[in-house]
Amino acid sequence: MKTEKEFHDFLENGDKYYIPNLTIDCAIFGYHGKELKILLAKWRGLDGWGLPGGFIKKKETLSNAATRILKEKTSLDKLYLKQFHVFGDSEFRRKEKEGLSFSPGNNRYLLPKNSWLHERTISIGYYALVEYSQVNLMTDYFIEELVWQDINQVPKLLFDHNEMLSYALRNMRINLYHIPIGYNLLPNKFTLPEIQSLYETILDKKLDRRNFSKKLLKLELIKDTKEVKKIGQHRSPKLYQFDMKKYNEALKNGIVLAI
Amino acid sequence: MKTEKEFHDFLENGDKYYIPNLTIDCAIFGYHGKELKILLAKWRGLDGWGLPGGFIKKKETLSNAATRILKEKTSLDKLYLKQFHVFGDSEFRRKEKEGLSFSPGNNRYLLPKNSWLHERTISIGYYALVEYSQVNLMTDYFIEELVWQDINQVPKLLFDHNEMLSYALRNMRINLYHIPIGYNLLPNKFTLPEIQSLYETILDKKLDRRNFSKKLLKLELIKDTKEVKKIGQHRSPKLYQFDMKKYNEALKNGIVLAI
DNA sequence: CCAAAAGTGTTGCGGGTACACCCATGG
DNA sequence: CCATGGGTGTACCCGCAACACTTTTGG
Repeated sequence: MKTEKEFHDFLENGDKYYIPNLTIDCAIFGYHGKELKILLAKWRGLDGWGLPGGFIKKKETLSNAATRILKEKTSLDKLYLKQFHVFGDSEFRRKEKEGLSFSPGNNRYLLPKNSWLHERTISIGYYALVEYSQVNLMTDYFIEELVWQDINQVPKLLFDHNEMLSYALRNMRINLYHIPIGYNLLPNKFTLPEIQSLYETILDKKLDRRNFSKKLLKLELIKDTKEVKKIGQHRSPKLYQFDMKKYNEALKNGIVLAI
Repeated sequence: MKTEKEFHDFLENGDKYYIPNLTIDCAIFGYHGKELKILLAKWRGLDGWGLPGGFIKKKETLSNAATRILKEKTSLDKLYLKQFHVFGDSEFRRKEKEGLSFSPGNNRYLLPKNSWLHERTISIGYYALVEYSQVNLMTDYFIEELVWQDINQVPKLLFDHNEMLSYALRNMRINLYHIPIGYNLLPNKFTLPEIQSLYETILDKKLDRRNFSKKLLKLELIKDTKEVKKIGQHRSPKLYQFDMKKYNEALKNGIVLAI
């Protein structure tokens, strides 16, 4: 959605290209500075923050749609994406909208009463894990601004997006014990303290160093690179990286991580 | 969908009452004769079996829609229902359909080329656990026949319904360890051997009697009724029933069942 | 030499698994 | 009294949690 022409075409004829009534919203998690971050989008004209989202093209698979929407916002195509829930029950999702308006540039654009965008939407929630440092945030005609927000400082969001986020987070935390994470959240090479800190941040609890390393290494998902990381006036921790063969097997077959 | 008038109205104007492009399909599990059963529907005119399903009304919540669809087929409203996945990626779900026809009674009805029913549909999968003996199967203008099929003898189904069923089953088996089941699958009063057999059937493996009873009783979800069940020429097993207060708490908060 | 962080091994306890004997019932 | 299934207790073992000392580094 780069030009004003595209934008107006979308408002007027979007229902020819996209499936109406159905959207995808993404809870995009990143990790930085020992904080778990969520990507929030400020919608033009709506004067509020929400999760990034979009419509599904008429002939597109759901996974492609979710990947596309994410790529539009973050420029990433290497990420972990998972469908976690469909939202169609809340007050907001049961009724049609009215008087929606958008403000591309500085022009306020009020949607006509019978616009396809006023119809009720049911939203498929996906969550994504992405590598913070690789993300290149990109706004467009709908999204005025994108920011990474600490998961503990999320404001009141538009629509039912707070509920979505809370579902996403709960789901992600449960999945943590059954699928490997980290490949999409950490730099290529990382230390044990770093990955431990990632788990601690996501789970919001302290873990025992010795037990954590034993358990993680037993899974054999990461391997010693024989390099170390200089961290100044302290002992240099070893650098590890994921064994992609085993990591992908683990993604497929699941793991049991008892931390 | 009881009368022919309703039926034709649905074919022609359904998109005024229902959200197009989006359906709900239900994997309905029942338990009988030590077999896990799945409810299959024979669709008129399509000459094949599939999972029961339906459309969502324009102003209806998803859960209401799923409950309604189930009630139409089974007359039940007391059941466990869980959303497990959205299907929109398979070959079948990416393209529009063509030449759909239905055969209510003995009249073949070929849908017009531009019918709303020819559009691509994305389907939300729900699975349900129901008490076999309470079910009253009800056919209609679309469903010619409904049968309970042993889970191990499911034929090739229409569309992507085999894939759906396999997802539902996997999901249900995983959930087994985290949410209580049985209330919707067993008669009101049941014996320990009966509920053990239920778990064995669903998980498709033998469990140790002594350990099973210890673990289950420790959860305190079931209580002794002080009655016994006569089973003929053998010792009469005790009858238990669910403690609904604790059962509902467990539904909300989850359990850890290590069997 | 010191402060701060990383690396590593051992022990004890609890829970899960494996296992066997007695009891009730009806024929 | 016998065949069949139901009910129950114990011992062992493994795995998790708890825990402390040594090593490295740069200032």
